[in-house]
Amino acid sequence: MRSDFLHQAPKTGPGRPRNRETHAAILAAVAGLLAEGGYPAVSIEAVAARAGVGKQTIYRWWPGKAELVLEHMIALAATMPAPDTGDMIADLRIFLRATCQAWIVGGTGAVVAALMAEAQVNPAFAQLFFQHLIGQRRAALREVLQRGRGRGDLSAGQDLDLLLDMIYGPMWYRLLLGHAPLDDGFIDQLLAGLGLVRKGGESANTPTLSG
Amino acid sequence: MRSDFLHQAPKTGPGRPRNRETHAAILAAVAGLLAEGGYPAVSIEAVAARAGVGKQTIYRWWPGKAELVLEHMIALAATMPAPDTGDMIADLRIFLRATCQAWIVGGTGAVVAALMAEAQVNPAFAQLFFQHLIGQRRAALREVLQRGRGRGDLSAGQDLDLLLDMIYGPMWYRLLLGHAPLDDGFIDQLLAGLGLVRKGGESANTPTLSG
Amino acid sequence: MRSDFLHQAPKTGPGRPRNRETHAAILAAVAGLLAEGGYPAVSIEAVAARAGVGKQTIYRWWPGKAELVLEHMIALAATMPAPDTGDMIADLRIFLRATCQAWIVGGTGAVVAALMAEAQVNPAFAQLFFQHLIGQRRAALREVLQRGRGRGDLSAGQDLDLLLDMIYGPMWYRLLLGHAPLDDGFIDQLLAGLGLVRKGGESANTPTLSG
Amino acid sequence: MRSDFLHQAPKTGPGRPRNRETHAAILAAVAGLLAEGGYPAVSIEAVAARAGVGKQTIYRWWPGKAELVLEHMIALAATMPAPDTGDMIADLRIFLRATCQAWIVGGTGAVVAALMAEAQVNPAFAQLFFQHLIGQRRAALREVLQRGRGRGDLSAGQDLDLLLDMIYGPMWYRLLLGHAPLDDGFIDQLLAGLGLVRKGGESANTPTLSG
DNA sequence: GACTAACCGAGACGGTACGTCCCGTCTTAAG
DNA sequence: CTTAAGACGGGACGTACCGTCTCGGTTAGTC
Repeated sequence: MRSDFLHQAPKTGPGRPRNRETHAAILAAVAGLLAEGGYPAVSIEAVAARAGVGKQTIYRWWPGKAELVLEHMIALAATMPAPDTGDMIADLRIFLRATCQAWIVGGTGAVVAALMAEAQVNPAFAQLFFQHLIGQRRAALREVLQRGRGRGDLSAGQDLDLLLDMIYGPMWYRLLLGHAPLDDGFIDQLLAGLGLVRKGGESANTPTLSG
Repeated sequence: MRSDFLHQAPKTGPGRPRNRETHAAILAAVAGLLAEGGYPAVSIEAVAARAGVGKQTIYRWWPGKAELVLEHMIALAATMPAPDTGDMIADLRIFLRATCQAWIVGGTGAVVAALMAEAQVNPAFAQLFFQHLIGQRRAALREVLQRGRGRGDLSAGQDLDLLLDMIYGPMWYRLLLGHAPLDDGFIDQLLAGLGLVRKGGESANTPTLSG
Repeated sequence: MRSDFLHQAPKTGPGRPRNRETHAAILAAVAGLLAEGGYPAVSIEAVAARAGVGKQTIYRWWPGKAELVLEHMIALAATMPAPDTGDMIADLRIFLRATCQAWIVGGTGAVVAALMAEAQVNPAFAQLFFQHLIGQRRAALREVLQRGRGRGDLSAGQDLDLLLDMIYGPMWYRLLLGHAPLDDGFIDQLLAGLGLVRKGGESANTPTLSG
Repeated sequence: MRSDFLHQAPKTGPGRPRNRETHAAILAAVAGLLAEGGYPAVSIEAVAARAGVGKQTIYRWWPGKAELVLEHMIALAATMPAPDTGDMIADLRIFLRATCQAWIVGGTGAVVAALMAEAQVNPAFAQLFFQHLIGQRRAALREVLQRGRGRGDLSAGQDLDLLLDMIYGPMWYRLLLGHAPLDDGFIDQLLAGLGLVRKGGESANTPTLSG
């Protein structure tokens, strides 16, 4: 019944049907609070007050504030386009640069980091977070890689899941630590370090044993 | 005055000197609470009660519960040995496997993840966390790499900071997500993916462009 | 339309007629909840859930939970017989002992006390409570007294309303305080204290000025 | 530790001592809310807000709002003087008239009625209510009667507890029902009905068997 | 040896948010 | 048009911790 972003059947039986406007008002309040004070500014009480809604109405549909924010982030993530230029390397550049842009410029980085934190402590939420947000991003990136493999841009034996970890891993690491930039140069260095460079190109930074 | 793990001068003037046993009791209480209920079980009130200590005594020395836990983790991390076998690849394997062991088997993974979360939201703490815990681990790993570079196991032009990100990144990513194991095989795959294999070895999973 | 125990006209117009079984189910639910947890256990939501009825159905016929409980108590009170032995003192004894029995043994005392409380705060309910429950009991007792006066057991000038207060007052007082028993002996003492003893009897406890 | 009106020792051990002003502010807030909206206007949240106090501070010292109001009423009741004119009948008149005055004119009647209600439902509170408020009033009235008995105004065999019930009972009954006035005339009728009239006086309303 | 300063336990305090209960109103589909 | 179901805005509950603030009572150094 709960967790609206699971697209559960919109109810069919008797009883007053769910008010879609209320639902929208709640998510709008979440968006506003995130914009103003980030994740820590989001509290069920603040959302209820800002949305002009009873707290119970929120608890009826979401288990807690993490899921509330998650639904908002899922909606945002769904707007990110998946590039398909015919060139895997180019697609990767576009895709990953857009991700970093959203994190740093769009300000979503701090929010997903906070959700990641919540997931460490709340197993039920971790399930939803990984499945619906992380999983969605991984699937999108995997599609780019898979398309590349189909065109022969990637060796057939390549373990895609490992590769996903080796791409997203350093990106998340920099997001969380903030010790180094998440800019276009970083993406290029990252891809180069993984050997993902255009045919015939040079990858000076590729780590190799000497000689 | 604050943040005991910064090794501030132990004070000389008049007045009752600091009680070292009290300090130890507080950290012991933190350890106990972490063991029983993880990071969320740690609260200043719970620590004070368990240590038989006034809350003010805690606030006198630490800004909050995150720093309290951080000091405990720093003490743990300090016990991890830095291998030096003369073979960089072997050293890396030993070092990284030990790290994963501590996270997964030792149960510290969830705690550092929670600290990482706290750092997202608390800039003052982030400073300490990155400098004293993350920084210490990065320095240790960098030393292994640097030693390798000195012996010619690594090309001179290699950007060590980038390499650190590309090693620690995927490890942290798996720690936080828990979607795939952090075992010995993963470490080998990771190093292979970065081209960090013994001279003459095969790295079947290295991503390369076809042909 | 409201307050079913007011015997309002049972409706004649078009539309689905009122369901008598629903009405009974609601009162049965009230009775069950009273038995299990007393007055505080009765809530509109609990009654609706237990009766398998919509809350609106309850609100359509009763203004609130107090009236709901009141109707239940009225039904109970209606079963109490009015004695008529030909001897006023005997009638009083029978009547008042039965009242105390219902309160203490029957467990209705706590409920009427709670209704009395509700009446202090809710004037609309007070009106109904006094008229239909208190009033009914007063009328029954007054009839006993009046019959006695008709037979000459009571002086013609006696103020019956005052007498009612002086009989019911101490009884309610003991019910509410619970500091002393509401047993047969108390009834005898009470009547004796009011001079209501059989002709020629002794009333040792009658308070009189000395001499 | 709790229930301040029990005059518990004001704490001796270590720790910040209780703030008397806070205590006074809370009771003042209770008084204000009672004056403005009666017992139903008193809620822990409202008291805390009006007194500028945390809710926990209230719960630290009182179990709930009933005890809070009780303490206020005890303070009020303590101000009622006990008459001692040398004439028991006169004393009774003064005492009981003052009681009714406080109830009706002073507006305390509704409050004590509400407390009586709470006591029906909350045994722990009932204990306190009966002991500290009801008990105090009964003791005061008993003293008047006892003094009278000492002077011979009352027969030695009179059961004082019964007499207290027969005086307070009708008064409370009228307070709670509100069906008849609680005025000076009522007090006179009541005392007359109990045979408590001045030597040589007439008590027309004394119920007696005819003849 | 008295003074002084800081430490320490205990715990009161104002405050924020939690998650729950129930209120009385409303809005639907089914009968 | 009634009914069961149940969503909704709202108010209050009692709890958990937060970080600050007194207290009384140590426990050193310095004068």
